[in-house]
Amino acid sequence: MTRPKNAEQRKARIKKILEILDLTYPKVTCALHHSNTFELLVATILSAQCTDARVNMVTPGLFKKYPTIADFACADPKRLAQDVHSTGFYNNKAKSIVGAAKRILLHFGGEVPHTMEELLTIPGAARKTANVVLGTAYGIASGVVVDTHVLRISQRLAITQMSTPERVEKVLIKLLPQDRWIQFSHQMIHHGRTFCVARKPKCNKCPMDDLCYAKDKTY
DNA sequence: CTCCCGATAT
DNA sequence: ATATCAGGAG
Repeated sequence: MTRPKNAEQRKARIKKILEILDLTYPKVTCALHHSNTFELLVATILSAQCTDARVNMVTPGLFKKYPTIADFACADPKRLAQDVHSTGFYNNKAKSIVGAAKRILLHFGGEVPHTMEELLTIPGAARKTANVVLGTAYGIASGVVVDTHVLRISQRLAITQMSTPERVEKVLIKLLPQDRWIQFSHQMIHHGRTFCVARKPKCNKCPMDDLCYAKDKTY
């Protein structure tokens, strides 16, 4: 498998990748359990450097204990930290969640904002989290979610060799039609959790093995 | 750049 | 023992 050299080859490659993703994962969506937009924001903040499976073990009890945004805003960060302890980075995450709840109540009328610019002012939310919330909750394609999975798979598939999430997102935004940004993100993340895992990728079962530059390589 | 950090697979 | 997990802030 040779690396794509020009824009034309990249686009042709992306087209095939999209076809396979749609055939393999026709109906994937956000795997983080939530029943409203604020819960999605909390779950996404908790998902930093943590598996979605672990987040989904914590959130049911958490949302029962803190049913409203006001409950999170009034929470004692120390106590909240204990409630989210198993997701790691618990002090930072608890502080972010309390700060996010306060800011949404005070500055956004109790509603999670609908724009990237506004979401970026919320503690614990940067581009990745904002893209998840806007795309999943509001159906707004503000960008492509570039997490550790999307970054890794983009490199393995030789979509780009860029090493930072920001640069990879710029490349993907240029290559993908906007109406596919959200679905592509969820499909890639699902693929990264199931086949194209970091350590021992299941290349022999991968639906995109013919397109992969990194097939049977471990790096 | 460093720090935050527990749970899990290898 | 070590790498990795739906990152973000200082």
